This record gives sequence, structure tokens and C-alpha cells, in this order.
Amino acid sequence: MPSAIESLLTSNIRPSIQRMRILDYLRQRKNHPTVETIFNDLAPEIPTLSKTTVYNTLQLLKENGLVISLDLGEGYIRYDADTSPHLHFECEKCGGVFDIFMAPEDIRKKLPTGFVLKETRVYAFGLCAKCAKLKG
Amino acid sequence: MPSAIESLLTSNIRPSIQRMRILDYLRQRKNHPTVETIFNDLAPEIPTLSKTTVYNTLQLLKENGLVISLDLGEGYIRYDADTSPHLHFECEKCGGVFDIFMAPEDIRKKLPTGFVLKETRVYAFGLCAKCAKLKG
DNA sequence: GTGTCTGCAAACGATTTGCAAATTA
DNA sequence: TAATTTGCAAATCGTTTGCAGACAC
Repeated sequence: MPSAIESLLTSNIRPSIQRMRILDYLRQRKNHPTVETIFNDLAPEIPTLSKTTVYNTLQLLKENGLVISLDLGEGYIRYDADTSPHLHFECEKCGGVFDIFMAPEDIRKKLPTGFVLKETRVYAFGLCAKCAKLKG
Repeated sequence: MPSAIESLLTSNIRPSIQRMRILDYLRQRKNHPTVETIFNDLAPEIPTLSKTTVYNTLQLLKENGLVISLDLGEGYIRYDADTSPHLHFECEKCGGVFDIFMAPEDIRKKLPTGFVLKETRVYAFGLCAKCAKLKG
């Protein structure tokens, strides 16, 4: 995995402090954070940071394939620096989002004749192992 | 398939004109309409209809399992009176949403030990057969 | 210096909420 | 008439946009 600055330069993105830190943050914390979370966590070390910059940067990173976005119907969008094909499992109890490495290509076979698959979004909801045990 | 009024009465929902027409509309047009579409199409025949009532009714129908909702990340929610397990294929060209009858249960086998699957949302994006042919 | 980036403030738009009038049992 | 339903208007909130100042090459 190339460093954040290397990844940005490869995509011809100017490696500003804000962009490097946001990409680094997403690569370190793999818990699919929201704009709100990213902003709150980085604001202390970048006091002048604005949410607009977080939005702008995430859109830029997404356009360049450095991150993907998840819309689990919560009313906001989560971001993930792991761009490999995998699906997301949201625990309905703790709200945690877990990565499940199944090939979404399995869906391709089921498509009607002539359809062309470009992207799949597979979201699963339920309980993670921890919460399933605790459940009364 | 019971009639709209029968389905409402079975769920102990008062069968108002608005509720019957909205449920009927969803059962007839299987194109996964939005609140906007439903409102615009029904407003001529129910001149006093408000969007609030469409929102209220859809929420009520959803809570009673008479419809399901789809969030394809478009910024608004679509509704579907077909509550049988199936996935949705959105054509990136015409925007149409097609039903694909694959068992989402296939995902269950891939979950880590201890995880409990409650719901799956499988969305596929690409081109429908018609648009794939037209594509230059 | 010229173009890009940042960030404040305002705008946007789908959805939700408050509440009074209308409807139904 | 008492409980429910409707629908207007305002509020909400994540996200987008306009633009002026800050920064980089």
C-alpha cells in the first residue's frame, strides 16, 4: 500500500495537509466514518478545518477511486478507504459496520439476458457475533 | 392477492381514500416510485392530497409490512409493494429500477461465525438490456 | 502573479414535525 | 363528541454552492 502522499500524487491530486490527513485517517480507522466523525476527530489537530473541506476532499478522493462511499439508508454517507470488492454488514444493535469479503460477482449470473453489471451494493443488517451473544 | 381495502383492514389500518389509492397505485405501477412521483400522479384525482399524507401513509404501510422502501443513494427513497425477497437493478442510463429474483439468503453462508442476518439490501447498477444495445 | 484550495455563510431539498381543521366512528 | 386523519407551514439536517481570502507553484 503506497503512502497517502504517494497515492495522491499518483492521482495528480495536490497533497495538501487536509487531504493527506483525511486519507490517512480513513486508512487507519477502518470503521466507515461519516463526515461528522471525520471532522470532529481531525478538528483538534487542524483547528481551521471546515466541513466543506471534508466534503470536497471525500468527493475528490472518491472520484479518483481512493475511497468508496456507503449509503446504508441512515440519512448520511459513510466512507471507506478499502476499495476492494466487499460487502458491508451493519449491526442493528451497536451500529458497527463490518466488512464481509464475498465476491459480489455472484450476482452477475442471475441477471436477465443482455443486462450489463457495472456495480453492486450489497448491504446486510443483523447482529454481530458480540451483540448476538449479549442479546436477551 | 387481497384487495387494497382488505389488506388495510387485516393490518387494522383505517381504509381512507388516500391510503387505498396509494396502496393501489404502488401495486399497479411496479416502477418503484418516489414520494414526488406518487404525489404528482395522484394529485389530479385527489386535489386536496398533500405530500405529508403521502409520507405518513408510506411510513404506515411500511411499518405494517405492506410495502418496502429502497434507498439507492439517489437522495430520495423509492417504494415497492412487492415485499417478496428480491434485489433491485438500477439502470444507470434510463434510471429504471428492475426486480431481480435472486435469493439474498446466499449471503448468509458467507457471514463470520456468530453473526445473525436480519436483512440484506442488494443493489446492482449497470445497463438494462435495452440501454446496453443502444449504447454507442 | 496566476491558478488552486480552503472555509465561512447561505442555499438546497428530501423528509419530519407542530398543530389546527376536517373527517370518521 | 371523542378519536383519528389530513394537510398546511415551519423546522430539520446532511449536503451543496457561492465566493472571498489564503496558499502553492
